[in-house]
Amino acid sequence: MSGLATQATQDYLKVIYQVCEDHSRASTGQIADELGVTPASVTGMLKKLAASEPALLSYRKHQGAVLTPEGERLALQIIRSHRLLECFLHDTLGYAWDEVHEEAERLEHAISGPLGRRIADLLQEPEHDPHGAPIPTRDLQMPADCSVPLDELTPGQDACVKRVSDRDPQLLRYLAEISLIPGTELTLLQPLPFSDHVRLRYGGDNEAIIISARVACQVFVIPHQRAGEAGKHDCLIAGEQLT
Amino acid sequence: MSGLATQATQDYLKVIYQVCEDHSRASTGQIADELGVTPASVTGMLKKLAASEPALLSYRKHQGAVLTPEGERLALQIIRSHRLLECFLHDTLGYAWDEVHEEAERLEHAISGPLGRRIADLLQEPEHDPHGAPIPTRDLQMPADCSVPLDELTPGQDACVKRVSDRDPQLLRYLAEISLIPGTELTLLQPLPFSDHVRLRYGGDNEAIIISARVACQVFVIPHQRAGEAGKHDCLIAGEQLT
DNA sequence: ATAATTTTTTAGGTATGGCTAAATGCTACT
DNA sequence: AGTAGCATTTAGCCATACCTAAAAAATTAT
Repeated sequence: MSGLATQATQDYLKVIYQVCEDHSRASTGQIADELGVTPASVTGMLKKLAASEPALLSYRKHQGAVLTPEGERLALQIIRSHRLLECFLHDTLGYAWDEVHEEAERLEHAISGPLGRRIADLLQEPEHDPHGAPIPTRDLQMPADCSVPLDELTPGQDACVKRVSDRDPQLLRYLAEISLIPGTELTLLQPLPFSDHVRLRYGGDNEAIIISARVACQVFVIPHQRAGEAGKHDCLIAGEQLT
Repeated sequence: MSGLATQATQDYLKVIYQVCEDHSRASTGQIADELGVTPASVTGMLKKLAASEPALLSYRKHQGAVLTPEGERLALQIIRSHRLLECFLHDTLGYAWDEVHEEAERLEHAISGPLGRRIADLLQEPEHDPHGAPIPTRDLQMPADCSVPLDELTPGQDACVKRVSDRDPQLLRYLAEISLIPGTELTLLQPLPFSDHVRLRYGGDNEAIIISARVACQVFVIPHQRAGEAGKHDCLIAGEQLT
């Protein structure tokens, strides 16, 4: 009742989990986009996953899907496998951080529970993948992530890069080049007038760096609390759910 | 024209290659047994693989299949991946030699060419998997294997264990227990009368050890040439083919 | 409120790769 | 040479998971 699940099922659960982290329900269209299939295919699959025993998600017509606790458990297993594999490929096999995602995407469906555990042991239970995304714990709790997109920071505010999106290898190479990587301390400068670009200062040299909004919204930071200011973004517990 | 191939296709090519190592053609029934599917399914699949472009095997009704050079290339890729993974799981992740086969069986379909190469680099291009089976080289040549089943040795003959079958974890645990592992030097003693068991002497102590024929035929050894005796088993080049 | 637009669902099809049952072809024996 | 027994193939079917095109529902704009 818990070991199996086709690769397609695993892929659906994974993206539904991730979509639900932002919007509380995952719509047919969003899932279709993420998986690169047509919305019609998604409708069919959602029905199947909702009707399976035990149900992996709950689905109501025209209102998308939410995972059941069982579905979420499976989703977290895949996500843990994926992120552990990314760490492993990066740390042990010397993969660049823009190469790990694609490879892990295929391997995540093939590794067994014991193999996942051995990898985690070897790496001493890492907490983040190479892009800074939190790794669900051994007992499948998703650590809280209180980061916000860089472009939502208030000008003048200091922050620390927590994680970056791992989807686009080109973006990752660019970010590595400009050293905008997890752990980087930065300050958001005043915006350019008539521009959707963002100005930052960070690193050893005192240069201001300008990045496009398309990039900025893929970089997630933890704002530093400023004295006397109520936290605009209090650390909300994300991805928690009662089981 | 060479990257893809479904998992089922890969499984078929792999077992056809292995069956053809012994018998020059692989029969429908043998393939079905190895894959755990019905002969009817095999017939259907062989037709498909023979009709594909490029053809991966040649198939004639009632006469089974042989791989084409292209099919053999793919088979050797999978076998190389499988055996590299076994080494990796064993050497780097501390798997026992009876655990590696099953895990590698799933992973072999998921790893990319580059990942295979990185693993081979990390392990410094190993020549044998943990059970002693030869690993196809980087350019997909299968190294010659001139070993013979232990039970085909002439009584009194000395030999060195080359490899053991990796199929049965229980057998592997047993062999590890009695230290009948690749590299072991041994002498075949006179057979027991009225018995299909085999008597051996090896290891530090001078004890004779008795193993059943069922075990003996799964252990492959390289006989030592005895002075004045023409080699009964000359080293034949196995698995070679012009491309 | 109604119309236009977008999203989602339904209906009907395709390709893979399995299965069973029945028919056919091979092989070995008398 | 005929036939029994085994291996193989054919025929017809099932499940998964995808697709397209058309219908229906929801959302947005007028």
